[in-house]
Amino acid sequence: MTTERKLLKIYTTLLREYGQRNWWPAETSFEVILGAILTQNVSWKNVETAIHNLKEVNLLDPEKLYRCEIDTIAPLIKSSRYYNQKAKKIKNFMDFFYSDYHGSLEKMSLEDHSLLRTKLLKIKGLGEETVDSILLYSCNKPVFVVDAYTKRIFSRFGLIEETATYGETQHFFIKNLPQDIVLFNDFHAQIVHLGNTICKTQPQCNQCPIRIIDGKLKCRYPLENHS
DNA sequence: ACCCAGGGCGTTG
DNA sequence: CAACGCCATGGG
Repeated sequence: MTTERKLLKIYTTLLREYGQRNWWPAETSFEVILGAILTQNVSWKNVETAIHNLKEVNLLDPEKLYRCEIDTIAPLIKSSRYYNQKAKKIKNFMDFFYSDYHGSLEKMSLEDHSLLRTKLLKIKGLGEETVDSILLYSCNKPVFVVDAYTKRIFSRFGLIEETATYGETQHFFIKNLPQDIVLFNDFHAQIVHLGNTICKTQPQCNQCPIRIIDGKLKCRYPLENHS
């Protein structure tokens, strides 16, 4: 069985088990960016509170957020942990967003995706996962997002090394999957859902619809076309 | 009281 | 390039 078939079988199983996750949880593409920064190393629940607070005072509007002081933002996003740093990160992004794209997500999304990735990575406070989340879920670019769950779960499946870097893990998925943006979108969402529910820290999860038995991949559902 | 959550950066060895 | 410390909330 090729690696590509294994990955698709895993994805098919997750899709059957949990249904389309239709990510990212946000009302606008701009909100996706804020969420991507705010969710760094914190549970999504904490981010929801922060986003809610920003919304209350109309700061989900890019123009207003851009003109806002860091000291105004920080207390509103307190629930997101590391709130002082994150307020700065948001500000750093907004400065870039306005200086390079006049605050237009449409313009930013027209940028060549590998160039945009390079530019976003230069913003202090935005690392690979945050940038790739923005590229995929806000700008609609075909990049595969890797997070702690991805490494944990897929190294447990024996498909990647435990010590695999972000880049190595990402390359593994890109190389072994059809370059389908909808697939990239939902696959990552499924992985997070799996990580959030039954595959937390246990070495073996009894409820998992995907198992490794004698080194072989056993899925609850067969491979099927997802188109 | 503990533990950990959808990271990233700066500093050291 | 590791392996750390730092940031510093909230829910289980």
